[in-house]
Amino acid sequence: MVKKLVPPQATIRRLSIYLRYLNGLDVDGVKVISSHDLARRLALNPAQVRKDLAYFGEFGKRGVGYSVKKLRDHIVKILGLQKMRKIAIIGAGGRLGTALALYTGFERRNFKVCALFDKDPAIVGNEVEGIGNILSIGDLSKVVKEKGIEILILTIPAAAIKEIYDPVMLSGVKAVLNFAPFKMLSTEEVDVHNVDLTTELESLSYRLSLNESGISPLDKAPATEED
Amino acid sequence: MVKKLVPPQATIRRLSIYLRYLNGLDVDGVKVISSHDLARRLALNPAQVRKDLAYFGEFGKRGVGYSVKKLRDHIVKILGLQKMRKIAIIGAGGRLGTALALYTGFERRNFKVCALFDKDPAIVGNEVEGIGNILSIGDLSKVVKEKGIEILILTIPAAAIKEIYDPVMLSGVKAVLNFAPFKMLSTEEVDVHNVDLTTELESLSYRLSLNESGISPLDKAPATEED
DNA sequence: AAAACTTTGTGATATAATGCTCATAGTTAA
DNA sequence: TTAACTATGAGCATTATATCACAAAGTTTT
Repeated sequence: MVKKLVPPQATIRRLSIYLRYLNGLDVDGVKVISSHDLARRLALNPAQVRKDLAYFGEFGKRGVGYSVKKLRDHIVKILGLQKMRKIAIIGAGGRLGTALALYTGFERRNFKVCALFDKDPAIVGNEVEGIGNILSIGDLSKVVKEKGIEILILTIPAAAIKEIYDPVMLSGVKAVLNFAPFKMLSTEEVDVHNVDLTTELESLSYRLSLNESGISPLDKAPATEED
Repeated sequence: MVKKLVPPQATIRRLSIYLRYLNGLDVDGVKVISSHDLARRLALNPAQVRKDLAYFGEFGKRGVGYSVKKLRDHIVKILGLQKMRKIAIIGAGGRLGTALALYTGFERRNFKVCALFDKDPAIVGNEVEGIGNILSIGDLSKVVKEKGIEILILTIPAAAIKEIYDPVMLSGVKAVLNFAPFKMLSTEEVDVHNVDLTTELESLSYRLSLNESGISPLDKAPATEED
């Protein structure tokens, strides 16, 4: 217990996956799970599961495994999910923005959509059930401060970036989840994470065309699943 | 020019990003770009850009850089985007499904939404403008074959997985883009890629709480910790 | 046409992530 | 209470990915 280096980003993402699976186990009344079972279910290596967890402490019991409830609570703490995170959506008038604004799954994980913004004056002022009126980008900075919003979700079209970029980066928000089709860079102040639907489809396309040319994209054994 | 190993998945994803940026450059009338400029714009290392491209051939000209048009065309070929890919959406009645069904950006990149499915009998038969009626999951396999659909996008709620899994995996489709909040595993026949919105938010949350505890997520300093 | 630049492509090197192995701690059964 | 199991945690090996650094190729300047 001396070193404990910075965990890889991949570890953090897996923790989130573990967490969801543990929640399911808890609902099903499962009390304890081993790294082996967890790994098998998620198509990972058991050693990797243990290593992921060991970055943050010793949560397991030798000869037994991990307590589902305890491990879940630890991961909640590690990911900072015990505290509710307020988010706002920019581009709330668009289809993706609307879908995310009305998605109920976030609250279950302790994220709350507190405000909606759009640059289109035609829809500013429209009420969205359960959240409030769509606000103008001009009020972004003010509202972020007033409401204590920590995360912005961007669902704007590519063309809108020019006028949105500065207001977003200067809004006082700490993190941005960007769905817009351009890469936004993180700065000292704002941690940007880009999710690009087109890129996801295009990687699939690459693998499809590999197959077409007769080369398997999966050079490793396929992930098998039973249960 | 002897070895040419399998390019990492990360390279493929970056190619997609390069492609979009190159399209923008072309529209702006830029003829040539160097790895250095490309890298700077996308916050990457120039050597990485060159290596990414070198996996697939020698596209650059020393002392000059890369021809924007030529490089773009090469990447289109590498990613298999010259051929139109037909996709279908399962869970078309949900908000995310609807948003994706009506999203016009896919066609611009040569993906076409050709069919919509939902398990809810109440909405099966409803017409969606520009695509057609919402179909029953029971017809999935038939329609996939008839229309030559290659990719399925899953936007179903977690609870629906039990009844959707087998029909999807046996539909004859080659790839799945799964937005549902559970991890689906790839098989020999079906290449699954999972995109998990909650995981994205939770990684951001982790980094927010790192900041709160005074440690920068960008630091490389070891984080010693006990419990 | 030679010298001074520029930029690619790649071998060598560094860093990071994953997987293997086993001593150790804990449990269960006799 | 001892022996046979089980599963963690951690050191080490391996693999994968990213970066450095430079020779080779091409361009521009003098």
